[in-house]
Amino acid sequence: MTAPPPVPPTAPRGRLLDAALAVLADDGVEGLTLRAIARRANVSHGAPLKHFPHRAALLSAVATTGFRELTSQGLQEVARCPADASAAQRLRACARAYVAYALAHPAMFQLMFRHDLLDPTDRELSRVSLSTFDGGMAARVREAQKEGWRQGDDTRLLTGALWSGLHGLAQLWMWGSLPLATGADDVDDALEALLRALGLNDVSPEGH
Amino acid sequence: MTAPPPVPPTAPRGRLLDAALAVLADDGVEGLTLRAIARRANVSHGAPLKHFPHRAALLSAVATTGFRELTSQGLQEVARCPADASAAQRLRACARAYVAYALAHPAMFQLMFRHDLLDPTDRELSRVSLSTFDGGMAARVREAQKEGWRQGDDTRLLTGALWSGLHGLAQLWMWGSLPLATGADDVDDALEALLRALGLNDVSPEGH
DNA sequence: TGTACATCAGTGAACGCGCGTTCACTGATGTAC
DNA sequence: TGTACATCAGTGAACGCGCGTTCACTGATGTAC
Repeated sequence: MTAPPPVPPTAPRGRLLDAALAVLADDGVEGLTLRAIARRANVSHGAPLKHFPHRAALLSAVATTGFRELTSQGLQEVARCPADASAAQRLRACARAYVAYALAHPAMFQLMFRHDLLDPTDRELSRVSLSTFDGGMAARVREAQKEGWRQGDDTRLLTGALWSGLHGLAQLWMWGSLPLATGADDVDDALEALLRALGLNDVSPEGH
Repeated sequence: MTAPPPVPPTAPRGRLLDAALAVLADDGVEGLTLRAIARRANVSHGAPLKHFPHRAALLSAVATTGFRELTSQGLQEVARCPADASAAQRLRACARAYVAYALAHPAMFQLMFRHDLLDPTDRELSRVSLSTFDGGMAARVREAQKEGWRQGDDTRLLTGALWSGLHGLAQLWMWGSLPLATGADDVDDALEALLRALGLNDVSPEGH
């Protein structure tokens, strides 16, 4: 019931977003200026403002892309689980995908949570970032709970706890704090420790 | 055995740091420019560079203060526990202090982890930030383990898992993502959910 | 007690930079009649 | 088929800004002899 996209995929707006993604990957959040994006897109430096009212709007569109990728990467990893995988195993796959995405796209991950750079009135960004939480993660938590993991706990709060752990893990790992502090040289070790601490490896594969 | 401070506490360096703390609290990380700090300290805008070789050095000194405050607030909260408190209760107090500090000093907390703004060669900053981890937190985790909490788990990895959870919780709460996603309107609810998920409320007060 | 020098803390002008944004304007394309 | 107008995408010059940093210089304080 939503309006179909009235513009072709190679519309200038899309080309600007592609350019922004390239700049972000190459030069990080600090390099993501309107002028750098315009240079990358081979247009004059004023051109981006014909398609986005201000810088924050463009960066918000980029961040929206990030949340979409993050969600879909989570869903893909879950779908890749064997058919007889337990709900806990699926949740673990989703959790791993979250961290993997952050480490694979560190600059994007930073941007996605740099609220000072984003447009707080961007409805689409709010919608998509929220759906990463309760579309991608909360549903899997609920399934794992049906299977016996922390049954009785409030699902949303439990999802928030897991999300916090994954988010902090990704951030601290990227910053080098965790490798330094824990002595771990592989992020999977740290992630396994987190999931184990949450009791997420103790659930037997066969249901309740 | 370390050299005693050779400068009085009201030395210009200290006055600049105080000014920086005030600017940070008022205007956030983005407002923390050398010129703003100089204005706050009532000196000319070039003066700070007489005491810090560059901006990153000054911001690193500010962040170092933050880590010191964070550690000492954690220790204080632990010390405030009743004498017969269990190790798990002490750890919970430490955890609560971590989150409380972040929420009480959001701009400082952001700065402390904005590695792009800090001086990576600042030894004191590295030292103090690391000691927040393994002085403040790991010791308490180890005690709780002796009492039965997740006995046998690697202490440093377990501490890292807890730290990740607290860090992510603080960040996501400050950004408004967690209240929105979980529906919680009090950060203590989210924190309790995290500690419970980590099994940190199930340890009986009387030892092993 | 006096002299010479060094260090400390700070001044204020200047440099050069990249930034977001504005503005008047240009062609090209689309649409109405 | 032709005409008039509107919209779209982009140009390029310009504005004004605050920034980090440099530089030559100034007093005041400290130290050596």
